[in-house]
Amino acid sequence: MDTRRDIFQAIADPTRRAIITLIAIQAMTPNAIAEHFDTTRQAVSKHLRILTECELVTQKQQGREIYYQLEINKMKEIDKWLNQFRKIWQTRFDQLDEVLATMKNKAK
Amino acid sequence: MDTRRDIFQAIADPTRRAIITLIAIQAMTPNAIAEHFDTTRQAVSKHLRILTECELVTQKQQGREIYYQLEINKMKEIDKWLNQFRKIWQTRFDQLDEVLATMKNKAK
DNA sequence: CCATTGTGCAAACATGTGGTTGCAAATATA
DNA sequence: TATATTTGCAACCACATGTTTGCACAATGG
Repeated sequence: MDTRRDIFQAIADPTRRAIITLIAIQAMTPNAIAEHFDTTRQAVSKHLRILTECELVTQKQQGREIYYQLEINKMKEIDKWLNQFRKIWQTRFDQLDEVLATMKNKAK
Repeated sequence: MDTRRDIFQAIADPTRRAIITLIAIQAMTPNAIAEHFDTTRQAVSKHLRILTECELVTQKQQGREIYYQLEINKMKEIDKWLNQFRKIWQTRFDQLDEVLATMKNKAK
């Protein structure tokens, strides 16, 4: 429980990914979020804690309600990690282009 | 162990992410991979099994050696999942642009 | 043929994870 | 003030996870 949180571990759970998608559009309270799932409010609350710990989600108190909001910029970290592979699949695509071009030339 | 594998769960483990990065450049044998980490070959082997189960990695037998290779196309699934959020952070950026434009006009 | 090398698989273990139940604190409402 | 609502936190539980150790099997080399 006291483990240092990590964004990749946070999105590993399908329920948490669903929560992320849900509150991406608009901030929601734990109760409202829990209504969308087949678990208890406390379970959702735990997920929100994990998401908050790795700063994927922020809270906004409004009276006795707490609205949870997706920190969209944090999602870019995943995108950033993907960049190294994006370079590779781009290169492979270029290589394929080259192969196709060579084949075309040979066909002439 | 017989759990249905999921790409998001696969990349949740930091060692597995490191393995992915390592073999992204070129295919490697389990022994060669294990040399890069502070664990046993068997632990790496288990990680490779998980990565194979969710089709992030493929094997290529060569004599008694088995080369593990990253299935780069599978990585695009993460990219695809990110797309929904990319739209949002693009929109927010556009909205910011609009705000800035309005401020500029008012300054005139 | 026999020893070595590269590998996967199974068992055992400590720890992490997601879930539930129960309770306490704070805010809103009568 | 008394009650209801919204929420977080702690304890507990079954199960998943990552690691190690030990073993089996196939391919290579003497």
